Amino acid sequence: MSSQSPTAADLIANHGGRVTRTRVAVVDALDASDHPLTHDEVAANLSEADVPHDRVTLYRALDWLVDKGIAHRVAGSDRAWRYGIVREAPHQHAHFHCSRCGNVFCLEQVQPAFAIALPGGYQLDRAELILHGVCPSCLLTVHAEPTPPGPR
Amino acid sequence: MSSQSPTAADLIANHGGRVTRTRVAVVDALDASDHPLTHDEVAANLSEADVPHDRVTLYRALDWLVDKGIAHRVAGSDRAWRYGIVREAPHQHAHFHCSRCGNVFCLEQVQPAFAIALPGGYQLDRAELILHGVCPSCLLTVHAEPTPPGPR
DNA sequence: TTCATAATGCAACATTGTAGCGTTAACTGT
DNA sequence: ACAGTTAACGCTACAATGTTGCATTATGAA
Ligand SMILES: [Mn+2]
Ligand SMILES: [Mn+2]
Ligand SMILES: [Zn+2]
Ligand SMILES: [Zn+2]
Repeated sequence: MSSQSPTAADLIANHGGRVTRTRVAVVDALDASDHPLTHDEVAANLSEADVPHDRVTLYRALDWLVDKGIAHRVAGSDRAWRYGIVREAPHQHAHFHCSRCGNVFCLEQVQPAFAIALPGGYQLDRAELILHGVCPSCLLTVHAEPTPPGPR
Repeated sequence: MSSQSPTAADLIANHGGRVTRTRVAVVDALDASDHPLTHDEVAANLSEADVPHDRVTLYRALDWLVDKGIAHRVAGSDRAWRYGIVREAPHQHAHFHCSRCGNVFCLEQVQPAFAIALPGGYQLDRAELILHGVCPSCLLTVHAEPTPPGPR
């Protein structure tokens, strides 16, 4: 779907995977979204595009994409993972959780690259920074509607 | 159980709640632990102390404690909440997730108080900093046992 | 002691995700 | 173009974590 960036099929094939209906549709769905989607949101997306799919297959497709580094996974505060296309080499940035619409946004500008003074004895692998608040689009409607689209 | 700090019963009563068997036992369990516990771990703790309890009541007791600010809740990467006693006024510090034993530790020394440059349009309420790695006690046994106690 | 109701205990249900396993279809090699 | 291999699918069952409804209990107050 993207112009000069590799197609979904190429992305999948280049990682040694078989190009299947569900995988292609998932990559396209994640790529078209400006924020990471839950399994359920991806499923709804596929249904809307009339792509037949199975719940479990969808879980496995998402897992595979994450495993290959094509997508990344962010924990939501509603204990549902969000999946997003990896747009920068090493996916390392903060995430913003909107408490109003429940959406998660990648803040590629905000990198948790500060020196962390660990108490000692701890071996640090990775830092995860999650910002909670209200997203721009919710701020615009915060005075109008009481509970816009999303869950929670 | 603590000496000069308020007893569990007092803590509960002072927040306008009824002092019940389960609530007292939960507060004691959380207070005795050096790290936040899952619902399941608290349940095991109560069982060990021969405190009869119900699964749902336990969930409700934990929710109530969080609501009153007596306990705080940390999201685990295994999508099970961890509950810990609030030991400092406003609970605001980083948490360490051990990828080996699965335990979560409160790092009261590490406060995410850096100025975050948000992309604009976002309204920040709260920053959550989660550090992933191996905890001190796991580091000691990392060469001996393959998979010590905890889950995941 | 009595009373109002907060809190409990139980059963049923919801959500998110996994495991097993027979079947299908995507690629490979000819 | 065809056949064979096997990755991936699709289905059913199951697991883990948490929630909802409602009748019953027992806490704290009068
Ligand atoms: Mn991201
Ligand atoms: Mn903490
Ligand atoms: Zn929002
Ligand atoms: Zn550990």
